[in-house]
Amino acid sequence: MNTRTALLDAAEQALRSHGQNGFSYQDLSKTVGIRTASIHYHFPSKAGLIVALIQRYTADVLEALEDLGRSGSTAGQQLRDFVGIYRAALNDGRCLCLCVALLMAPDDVSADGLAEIHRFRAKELRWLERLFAQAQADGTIQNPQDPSAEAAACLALVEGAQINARANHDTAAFDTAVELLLSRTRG
Amino acid sequence: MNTRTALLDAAEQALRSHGQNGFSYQDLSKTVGIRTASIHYHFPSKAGLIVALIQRYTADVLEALEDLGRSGSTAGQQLRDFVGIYRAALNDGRCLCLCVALLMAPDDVSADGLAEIHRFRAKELRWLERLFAQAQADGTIQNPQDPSAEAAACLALVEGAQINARANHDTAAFDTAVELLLSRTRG
DNA sequence: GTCTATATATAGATAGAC
DNA sequence: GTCTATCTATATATAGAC
Repeated sequence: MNTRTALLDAAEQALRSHGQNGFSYQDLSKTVGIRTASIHYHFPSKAGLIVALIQRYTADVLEALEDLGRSGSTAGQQLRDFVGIYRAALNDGRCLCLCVALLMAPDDVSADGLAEIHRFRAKELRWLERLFAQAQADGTIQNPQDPSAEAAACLALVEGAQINARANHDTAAFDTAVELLLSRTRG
Repeated sequence: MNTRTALLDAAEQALRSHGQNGFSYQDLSKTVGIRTASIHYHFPSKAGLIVALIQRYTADVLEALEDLGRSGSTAGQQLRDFVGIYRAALNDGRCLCLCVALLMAPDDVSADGLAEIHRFRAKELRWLERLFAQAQADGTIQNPQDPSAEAAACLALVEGAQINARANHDTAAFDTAVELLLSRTRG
């Protein structure tokens, strides 16, 4: 196992659980098994580590969404899959989406990091808009409204649902919050 | 002006902007104009300060909701007012609801503080359930579903909308996210 | 690449003078 | 109630040996 990858994995888990200011090189040191000075060899600054983390995470999520878009599934099925991605990210109510976790303290994120996050969220919104436009055509989401309003509401809902779930360390709170949205899907 | 109140005000603003770990007694010292040792006279520990903050904040919000409930307004109007409270709390896209800001790092909140937050959120959900039950009777919210599912979705949505707004330091992002919900209100 | 040792900054908190 | 002075812990980060 690559040390750099192990560090990124440990940092991602810690950041999504405790926020950017909620973990230190000391914590990573214990998890990965090397001294803090050695971590600085791989990632000279914590800000740089976090930018690397954002790049890896957003690339993975965007690839998953592109795969979904190419799957040929109905809009309703893609919406269920999209919600499922955010549900799985919860990790039994302990974690948030990396970008949401970072946006809890936006002033502590480097300018580079923030720019990456904004690019990611803009792409995510465009993906959702395309989804709700498809829904107007295939009819697999009940009572479809303006795609851009639907997309913004959908993203805010799943992010709020994550916060609710982690507040109780309970995935069920997530399910309750998205129940209404999912009940609109047909086929 | 009471020093204790000035400290609470400064701490609330700082916490809602930067999170629990994003402000220090040093910061409060600069804002209020007394030394950090003097702050410890009013609030011996930071954890105690935060519990006091939660108590003041949740009491204020719950009182506002009770006033709304007694106002005799339609369910649609009360929902618009409810969303308006979360919108006003944004403070031009710089702040979150205190409890949401704290739930970003739940492990750093004292057991007392967490208990207060959970009590508050449970009451808020009950208030919303009552609202959506009223909507089924007075018909001022379109297409009403199960009140408890509506309540959970509504709370998650406004909280997610706050995060979206602060990500861009822009209240418009909040408005976009809640547009669909508000468009369901009639009269 | 990883280590020990260390530098530097800042955090929350306490003692005791005024 | 507020101050100066200080304690202790922890943070990010660097220098230089191995």
